[in-house]
Amino acid sequence: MGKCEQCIIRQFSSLKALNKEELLKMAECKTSYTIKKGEAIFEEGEITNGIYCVKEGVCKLSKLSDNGKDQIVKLVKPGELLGQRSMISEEPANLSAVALEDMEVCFIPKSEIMHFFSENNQFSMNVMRTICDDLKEAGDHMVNMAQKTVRQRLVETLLYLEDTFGKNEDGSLNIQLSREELAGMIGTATESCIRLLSDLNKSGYVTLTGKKITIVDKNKLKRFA
Amino acid sequence: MGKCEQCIIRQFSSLKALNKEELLKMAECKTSYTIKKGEAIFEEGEITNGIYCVKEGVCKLSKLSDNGKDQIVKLVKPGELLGQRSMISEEPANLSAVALEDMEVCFIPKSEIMHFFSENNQFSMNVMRTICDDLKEAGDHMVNMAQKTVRQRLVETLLYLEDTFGKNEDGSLNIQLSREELAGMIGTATESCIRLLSDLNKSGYVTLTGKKITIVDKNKLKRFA
DNA sequence: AACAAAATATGATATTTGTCATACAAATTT
DNA sequence: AAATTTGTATGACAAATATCATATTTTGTT
Repeated sequence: MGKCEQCIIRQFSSLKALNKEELLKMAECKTSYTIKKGEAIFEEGEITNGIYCVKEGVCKLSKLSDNGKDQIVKLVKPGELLGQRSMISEEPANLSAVALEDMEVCFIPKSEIMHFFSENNQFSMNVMRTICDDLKEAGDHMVNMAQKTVRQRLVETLLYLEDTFGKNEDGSLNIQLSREELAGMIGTATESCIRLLSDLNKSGYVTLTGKKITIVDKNKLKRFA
Repeated sequence: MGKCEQCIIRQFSSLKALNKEELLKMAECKTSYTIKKGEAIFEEGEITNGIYCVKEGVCKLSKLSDNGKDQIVKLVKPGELLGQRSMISEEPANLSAVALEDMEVCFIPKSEIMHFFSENNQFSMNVMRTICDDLKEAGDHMVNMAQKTVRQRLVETLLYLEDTFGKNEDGSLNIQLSREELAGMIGTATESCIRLLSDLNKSGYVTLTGKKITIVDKNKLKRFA
């Protein structure tokens, strides 16, 4: 069993407020999981009864819409917590969490977290602040979905992906998303996403090599959006 | 100065967790405001330094998009708190709050709320749960914006408005929204909104009398969406 | 009551986006 | 290596939506 005390990633999440004693207690009741790319950590409607701390790898949080398409609501990276929302609301998960890369996550049972809530005020405030940040993001995202064109959303998403997940040595986006997933992020049909990418390629804003996407000139692309 | 102890509306918000002593303290430092229809409680970018408790009247939370249109993110009704998000994140308001009806609100300074956070765990949990509910709503809303047609969103919004704010004796929607505001809720051009309403009218789903909108058959409309 | 201003309505048209069909490429399996 | 499946790309077309112009109605003001 890994020691939470020595886990670096913890420092980047709300869990950084926990003291030595609390970390020891957490190490005892946590469960570590390895998730392969494509596997789900939890699915929409599932009761999770705890939260996951992402130690390694990125996952998508998505929701299946009535029209059969999977809308990606958020990407979650190492250091972030998963499933806080439904745990606090005492509801089944509203979103599915599926690994985009091989992942390592730790599950911490609800009872433990609730105990921290009542004993450690700083921890509560950290969690609250994280959820507030998510809420702001969600609001902004919503406005973009409602008011911007698919092209604008595509461009902004590409810039976001480079900023957030960085690029490979060849300059291409580090994070591996299929065209379908990219379409699911920007809220459009897969074909439309492919077509617009193709346009951006022809206009010299991006380069497409296989499924790799490279932003040629970030600032030029930013101005375009 | 009104007594918070005797305020009924408080019972419907997170504030219901406060004890007698806390309520007396709050009554001393709160400020009551009357807001006329159309006036702002706060605007995007403003620093609020506290939260508002809505005692009477409904307001819209909206954000100005780059294209110059105002997207309505949420409607807030009596019993709800306003400005919690930015207060907790310690950021300027991300959204503007503008009264759709004459309102009565009470302002509670940040220092007071932060004190409740540290002393009253039930209150903290209530606030956290409210924000979590908002986050779920925002996610669902986002998926709808991204995946549903304008027509579907209009129909669902009309049903939501009737369910949430009720109807007048004549059966029309109680809440008074201009066509522009309704368009701002569903995320479309005002003309498109008017046109689709007109279609719904011609097809017998709704009746339009001046700016009043009446849903003829709720279930029929629901099936249509 | 008369006027001005704002909101609602509708037509014409352009643009955006989705859908279906099909081709091509890449990855995976046999 | 061949075959199958899956993902990417593109064309043709239809549908949805935005935009601009212009009535018409309603509301507020003098």
